[in-house]
Amino acid sequence: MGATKTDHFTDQQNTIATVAKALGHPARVAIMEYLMRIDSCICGDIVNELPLSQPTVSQHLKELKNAGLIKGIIEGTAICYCINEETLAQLQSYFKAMSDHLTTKKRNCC
Amino acid sequence: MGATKTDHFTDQQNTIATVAKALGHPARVAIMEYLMRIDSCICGDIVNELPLSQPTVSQHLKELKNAGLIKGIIEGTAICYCINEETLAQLQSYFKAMSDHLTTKKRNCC
DNA sequence: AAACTTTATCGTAATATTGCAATATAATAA
DNA sequence: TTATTATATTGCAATATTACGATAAAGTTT
Repeated sequence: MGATKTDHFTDQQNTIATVAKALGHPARVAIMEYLMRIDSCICGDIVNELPLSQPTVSQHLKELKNAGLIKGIIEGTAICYCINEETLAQLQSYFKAMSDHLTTKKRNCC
Repeated sequence: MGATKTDHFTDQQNTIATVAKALGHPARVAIMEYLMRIDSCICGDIVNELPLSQPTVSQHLKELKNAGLIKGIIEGTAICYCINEETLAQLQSYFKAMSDHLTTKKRNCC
């Protein structure tokens, strides 16, 4: 096998999994942090920030984009990347709901 | 290749990536949601909850455990699984910090 | 003890991911 | 037009993931 059985799960479960998966690589976490750190979107030097080759970085950017975590707008020769706040907010609220639920309800073991 | 270059990134970046990766599969998201829904840890029927075979579920549980997202305690014949609140709280605060930063700072494009 | 229950591990096949060199594409500059 | 610059795509090798049947391990029950 090797193919994920997405059709057996809910849309939300698949969405969360897709976004989480995109963040499941340190290079992509580093890209997100870099985009957050520079408070401008005029990028184009992401490759220099990472210890990876240009094709590899390009591929990681593509995955973040496919997951909806970043946006990319062509700006002359360069491409202007920035974080998609909506997706991040969605992820944040998902984990907040989970975290809140856990601290509220008192479980009887562990 | 195929091996992730974890040594080039910070510990935090690797940690977040590891936890996110563990949540990067709908079955594992479903497991987390199920553990959250039943407010008890007396589990043992996780396999019946998922459309996957017992060995596959066992493997997914192992990955969640390795990532520190769940805890498992032997309870007679069955095993009692429950969410590791600490890890989830950590993840939640990471995304909250990111989300907060984004809404505070106003970027000049996108 | 033997049978049963529950979960883990092994082995294996199918598929996905990671990484990069080489090359292509596209826009700008000379 | 011909460079130059910036990013994407292709192709490929190495490795990881996903899934499950078969089997093992460990406790419980009869």
